[in-house]
Amino acid sequence: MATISDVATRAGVSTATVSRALNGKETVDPELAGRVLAAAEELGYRPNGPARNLRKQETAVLALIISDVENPFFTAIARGVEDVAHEAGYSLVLCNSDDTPDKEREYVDVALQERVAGVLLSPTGSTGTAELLARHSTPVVAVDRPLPDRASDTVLVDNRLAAKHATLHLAGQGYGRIGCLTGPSGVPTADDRLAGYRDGLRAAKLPGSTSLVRRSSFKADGAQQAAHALLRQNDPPDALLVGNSAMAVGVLEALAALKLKPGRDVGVVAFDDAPWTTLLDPPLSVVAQPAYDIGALAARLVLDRISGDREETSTTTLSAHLVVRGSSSR
Amino acid sequence: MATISDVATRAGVSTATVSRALNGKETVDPELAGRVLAAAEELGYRPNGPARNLRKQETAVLALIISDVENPFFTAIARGVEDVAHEAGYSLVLCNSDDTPDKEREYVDVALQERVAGVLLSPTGSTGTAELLARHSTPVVAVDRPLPDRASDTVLVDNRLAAKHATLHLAGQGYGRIGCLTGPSGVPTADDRLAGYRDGLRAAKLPGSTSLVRRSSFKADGAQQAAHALLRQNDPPDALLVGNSAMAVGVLEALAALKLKPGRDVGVVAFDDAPWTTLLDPPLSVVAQPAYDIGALAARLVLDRISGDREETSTTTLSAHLVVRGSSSR
DNA sequence: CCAGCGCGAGCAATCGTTTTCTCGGACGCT
DNA sequence: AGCGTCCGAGAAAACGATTGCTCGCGCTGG
Repeated sequence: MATISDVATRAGVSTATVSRALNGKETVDPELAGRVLAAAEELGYRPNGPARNLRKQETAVLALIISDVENPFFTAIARGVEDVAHEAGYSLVLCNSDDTPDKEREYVDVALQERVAGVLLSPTGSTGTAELLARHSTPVVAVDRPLPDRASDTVLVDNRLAAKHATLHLAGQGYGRIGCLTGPSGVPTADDRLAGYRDGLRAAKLPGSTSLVRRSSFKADGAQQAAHALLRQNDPPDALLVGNSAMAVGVLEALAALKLKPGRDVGVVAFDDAPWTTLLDPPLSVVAQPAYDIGALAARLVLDRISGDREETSTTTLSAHLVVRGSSSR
Repeated sequence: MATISDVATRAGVSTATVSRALNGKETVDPELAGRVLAAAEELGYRPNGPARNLRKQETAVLALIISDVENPFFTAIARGVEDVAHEAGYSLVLCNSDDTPDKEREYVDVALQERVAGVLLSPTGSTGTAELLARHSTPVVAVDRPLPDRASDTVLVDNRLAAKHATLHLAGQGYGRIGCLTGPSGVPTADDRLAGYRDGLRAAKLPGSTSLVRRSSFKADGAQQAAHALLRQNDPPDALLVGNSAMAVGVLEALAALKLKPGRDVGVVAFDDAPWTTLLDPPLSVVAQPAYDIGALAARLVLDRISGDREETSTTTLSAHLVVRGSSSR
């Protein structure tokens, strides 16, 4: 593959001039620049990225470490990040941590090795990785969940408030025993949604009970089992606040299996809007999160920090909004 | 950030020895190796990726260029690729081409610049990019769609056959005017599905008609309009073969708006299985594609080619299978 | 007319690794 | 004991770009 000195030879100039010409520096004679451009074109020259990165001590690459791209919420974030990154001439490397600290740690390690310009991280909650990044002074933005020590820019959704609103809404619709199905303990989003749910119960003057709360993975099958158990117990809930859209699938399957109809028999509100929620009968009420915007904003933050524009760390909390549909009213 | 010579100094050896020790070469005294490891640990040393890549003239990075990660089919592919890549110690850079030749071209350019080890490409169909990659002899695997000149490894789904089966199935259920909603002309998957549909009509001895076929983008809203038009015309179809799951959402919305019930009034089969299809009433019949496997296989192919294990180009066609549910029987 | 200045281009250093080559020492064999 | 061999470690040369510094040339102003 052609190198810069091949181009230099062919254009009859030095490599320094080739470099300057191709990088659009003003200090090069237009005629020479023309020769250089032509030579580069003829040879199909592409500058060697690693060499350039080594010399410039910087790369135009961001790392995005999320739990799973197959989760539509994270997919939308990824898309938002990628759009902004690409716009700014950056590339994006994708990492699925599966919410395991080990994989997260591993990916942070390669990000560090490759000297990526910045990291967008949806942290598992393990403390080591944040410290690792700080030690190498790589810009980080926490996405969807805060870093344990809170020492970074952060883009969050107000899960707690949204969960409270959703719970109040269910209460307002006349559901008196509202249950909650959320994600694993320790995952901040899961805990926040649970806390918001409790806020809502309190505000609605409804009694809470641990028997109305279940945790499972943020997946369909775990949620299905949990919902099944919840609904078959004595004094079952008459409404459910569900942690995300994958879990909603499981919950709705459980309801169907028990011949319970959403809305009429059991009120349902789930986190995450999805295109298919309107197709159901009744359509599913949801808490819509601005996932794409989260990604886009996070990318902008990390780019700003890379260019050194900002100093103090910021925390931005975007709000989710409740979309009321048929599954939460009788 | 600590460099290899910092480690060398601290361990009291040369950089060559540090390099050998850290890369697990046999020819280094265990005692020295121990000192090196300790020094590296104490300094929090991470080898400089760009420098190493420059010297070794290779990177452990794959590029995945697809039309859109927000499309669940491609999301699953991405996940398959990432899992296999990560397993092999490779990173993945994600590129959304939006099916535009310009963006595709642009991403191929950065892939070339960064000297990625291999490219996984779901081609838009423009001829320039394949040639570009060939010229720089970067391994490529075409995913989901063939490259125009067919000169690369390719992993496909037998869309045509699957579409034929689906059409025959609808015919067998007694639908006599089967329509087809597929993607833009020129996109091979869209064209193949249309061809398979025609095969199916022929095999079922049903008359075809251009008035039964519509094309739209592979998105929900385009499909909704197309479906609406199709169903409001004279002699509307009594069944529809739909190009992917996003389009299915649009189609089902159109049906609902027209008060037509899937299955009973209009038979529906859509490409792409999705977790929510079973929640509908009636549940949606689909053609399930092994998306994750496509990605995983493609990644393995490109890794093999990188390591030089294989010579001749191969084309693998995976088969999709029809999942019959309520929306295609009355 | 000459000194000085500015501008444009080339020389060469540099980024941090890996790897080839070389060299010295130790060991074994005769 | 002397010579050859082998092994392990260091010196130094890459890899391919960017960039500070220098140098030559032409022009301008004193």
